[in-house]
Amino acid sequence: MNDYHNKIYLELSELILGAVKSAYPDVELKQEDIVSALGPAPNLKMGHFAFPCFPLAKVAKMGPPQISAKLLEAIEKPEWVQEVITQGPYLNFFLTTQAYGEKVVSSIIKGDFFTQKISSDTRKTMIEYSQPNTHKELHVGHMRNLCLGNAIVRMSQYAGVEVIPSTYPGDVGTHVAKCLWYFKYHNKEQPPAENKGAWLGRLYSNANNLLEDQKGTDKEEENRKVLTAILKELEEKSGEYYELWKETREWSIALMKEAYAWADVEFDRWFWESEVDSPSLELAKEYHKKGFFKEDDGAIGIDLSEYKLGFCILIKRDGTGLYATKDLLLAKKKFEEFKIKKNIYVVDNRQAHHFKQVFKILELMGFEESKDCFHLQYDVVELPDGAMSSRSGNIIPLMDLISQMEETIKKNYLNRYLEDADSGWTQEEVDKTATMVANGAIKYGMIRVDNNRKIVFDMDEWLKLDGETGPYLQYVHARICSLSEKLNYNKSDESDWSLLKASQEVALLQKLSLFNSVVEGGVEQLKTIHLCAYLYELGKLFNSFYAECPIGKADSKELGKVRLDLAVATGKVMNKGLDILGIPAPTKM
RNA sequence: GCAGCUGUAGCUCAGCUGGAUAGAGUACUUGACUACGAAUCAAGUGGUCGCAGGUUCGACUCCUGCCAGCUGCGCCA
Repeated sequence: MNDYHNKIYLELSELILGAVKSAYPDVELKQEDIVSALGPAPNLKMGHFAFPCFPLAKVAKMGPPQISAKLLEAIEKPEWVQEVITQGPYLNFFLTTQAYGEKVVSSIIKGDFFTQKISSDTRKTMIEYSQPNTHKELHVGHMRNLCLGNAIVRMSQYAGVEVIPSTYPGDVGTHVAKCLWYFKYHNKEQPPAENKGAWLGRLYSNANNLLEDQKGTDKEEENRKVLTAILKELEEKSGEYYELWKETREWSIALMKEAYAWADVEFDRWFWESEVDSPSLELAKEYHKKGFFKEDDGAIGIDLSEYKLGFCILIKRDGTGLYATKDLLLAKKKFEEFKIKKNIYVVDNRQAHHFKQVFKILELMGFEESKDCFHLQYDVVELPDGAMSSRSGNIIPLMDLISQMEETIKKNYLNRYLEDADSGWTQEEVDKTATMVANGAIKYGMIRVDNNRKIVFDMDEWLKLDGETGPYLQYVHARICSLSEKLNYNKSDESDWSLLKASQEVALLQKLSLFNSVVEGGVEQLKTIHLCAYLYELGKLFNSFYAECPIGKADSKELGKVRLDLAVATGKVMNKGLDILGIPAPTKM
């Protein structure tokens, strides 16, 4: 408990614990419970932090307002607490700005604020995210998974969790055969010199449309035969189509790597579907021999109806495996290859049933790790006119969104710096900054809404960059960077924090103190929205402070100095917060 | 039919394990740049929290039943 990441909560809980012990000697209350009950008061007039007395009511056999009054009498107020009051059932604390300065701001500026251990559960965890298919095009729908997974990985790492990020691209299956079929028999274009992956993805879409058109005609039977032949060659790993697969697969992988570079993500392990395909079938056969599975209507699988999960097929009538078959082997591989204790899958919510089945089968197969497997689900991204589908081609390619956003940012904001010779901006800087801002806008947009809420993607809306957006946060960061540069900030040991008195200053101090607590909650719940909201509120408080409290032209030099400290600390928290959400923080924009 | 998710201001969304007067953004109406960066700030208008019951000192939050939308549910991935 002594190394708890929120020093203010830690010390307040000690105070309260002391008061409880003296007022109610018979009541047993743990310090951890006090810490988790503590929270910010609704507004700063009512208090900075509040302790609700409801949980004590039952054991103390008194009404919560009486309890808070009695605790107030018993509490020994130290110097760093300005005032303690009761508000009905709540015990509210006001802190001195001196206390915030010493316990929070200087710790942020020194940096040890960010090296606290935050998560209580730091066991080795694999987080699998991004499962794109080769031979299909990447679009904005894939970005939700990528941005969410990346943010969860970074947040967890910051919190002290040992994380192994992994990805699982689908490089085999009928979609590949369809794409190659079209490539061989119907495509008349030469593959472009660049962006072959996106071009290949469009072929897949064409293939689907053509196959759809030829359904019911005499071509249908012929097409099916060819597709089967292609799949067979791929399975046997030889022949013309296998060679074509090897070549075109690389084009798609190049596209994936481009997207990953853009998102600034790295994976410790790439699991390929082609790598688990045939071993997974062997695994299923092995367990079938043991009598673990049963045959039904020619297929082999397992009856999970006693768990209300239906029947899960693992070997089809034609002897091949399915998605679930592969996921069983993949999980086994993860457990054995990496000795992981927790296993998180970031996959959209349409797979919820699938993962319930897979986890249950793993449990029945005797893998204890199954209880620490978790499907982190999220709802999909749709277009205003319906679901995105790379099958039909109704998509917005990732690169289109990026380039449109960068253009808009340059046109509306950055290009004006080029016209002003005094600004010192170069074209190269403008381009680089536009990339960072567009990146921030897209990522923040993808992770600011709750996981299980659908996102309807409207390009025009996304191009508007007012209000609660990534660029708002980046702007705060950039503002602080230029402020500290212009005022020649250098950290000093002596600061008279008590000079900070304005409500905007107190609000900012209080908010800063809560950063690690917010991250803790996010990692526990595997959600990004709270940190997003926190950073936005922090930004708003800073901008308000900035507008109301002069720094360079403060009433006294001393006041200006502590205000600059406060600004710099805010910049550091913003920088770290953006970093663990995977959002770049430009120093000017 | 069964299961899961969603329903809060005109629109997009918060509201943490039930707790202090339902909050933001956007849109709309005002005001603030010869200024440490206006991608900003300050203020205002706007809500029977899908409906109906129940549990509780207290329900947007928990339970039950409806209504609406979305997504799954044996040989796709």
